[in-house]
Amino acid sequence: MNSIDFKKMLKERGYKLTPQRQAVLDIIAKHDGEHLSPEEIYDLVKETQPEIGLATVYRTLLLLDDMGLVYKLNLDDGLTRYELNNQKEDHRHHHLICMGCKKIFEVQEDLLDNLEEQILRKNKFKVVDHKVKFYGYCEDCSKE
Amino acid sequence: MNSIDFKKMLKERGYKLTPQRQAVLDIIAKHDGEHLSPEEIYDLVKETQPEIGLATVYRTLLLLDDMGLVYKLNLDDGLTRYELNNQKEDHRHHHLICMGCKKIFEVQEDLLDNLEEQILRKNKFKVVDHKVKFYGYCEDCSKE
DNA sequence: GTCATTGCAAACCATTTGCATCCGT
DNA sequence: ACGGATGCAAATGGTTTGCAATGAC
Repeated sequence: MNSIDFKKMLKERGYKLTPQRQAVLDIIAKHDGEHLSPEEIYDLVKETQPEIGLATVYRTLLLLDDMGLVYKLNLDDGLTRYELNNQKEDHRHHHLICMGCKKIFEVQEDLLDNLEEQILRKNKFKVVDHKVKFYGYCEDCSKE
Repeated sequence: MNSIDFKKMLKERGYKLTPQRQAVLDIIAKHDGEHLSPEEIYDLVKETQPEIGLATVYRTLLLLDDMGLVYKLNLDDGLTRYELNNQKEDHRHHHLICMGCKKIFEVQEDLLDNLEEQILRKNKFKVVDHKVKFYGYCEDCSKE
């Protein structure tokens, strides 16, 4: 996402492009594949924008989530975490949480289409998104 | 779950059966199908145990979750919610969150077995549980 | 009697909010 | 210049914790 598109998207919604908003988005984009907490994002943004406030980070994350640029995660560690909402993926990827070492893995497959069709047929409920977490044991932790 | 079994399960883990613990479990069992918050459970338990403290409710919920008697939910309303972990179901049911009216619906189907097998094969990750939420629009809200 | 459990109040901590100032447009 | 955005500090609110008293076994 370059600044031009971002600015346009913001403008459509009546928002302004500020250095703080750009910086937060940049950091999340730069750390694609990671799951950053607001505090971590704050610390990273401060490296280039030392004067930014934590509240602004929170407000920006809310905005980015609303705009669908960012995806909010709850990985059961007591913090909210965010990752870039990568438009290139056909479907959302899922997270595997290892109950042994607590590491997070990702699965690119998203085979919930059948299930979502069934839900539409049987429950007359039109699914537009889902959040899925799998709990279990990774290869290393399975061996013990 | 009757008191005898509950007491036995607690004993196995070195815990004692107290009236507070029994009361919390009873309330959750009595409200099977609902999604109660700690505060709501506290209020309901207080009807029969007026002296109970909220901290005890929290501690008991942690315990019941550990023991697998209760299932912790996050339905995106800012509160943690709990429901009875019904042993009678073959699989866990899933929740549908209507983005229109915010109502919660349930699907009994749990067709994630294929997916979990694939995850085991491709990622060598042994799934033992999952949490799934579907977001969309219920029948009424789809009409608009 | 012993040791886990409880109730209370205080502490915690992530997140939100009020408000004066600042700044993008 | 206008109105949205920011930074700061204070407030919020769910959850956890310390501790003395209580109660299950």
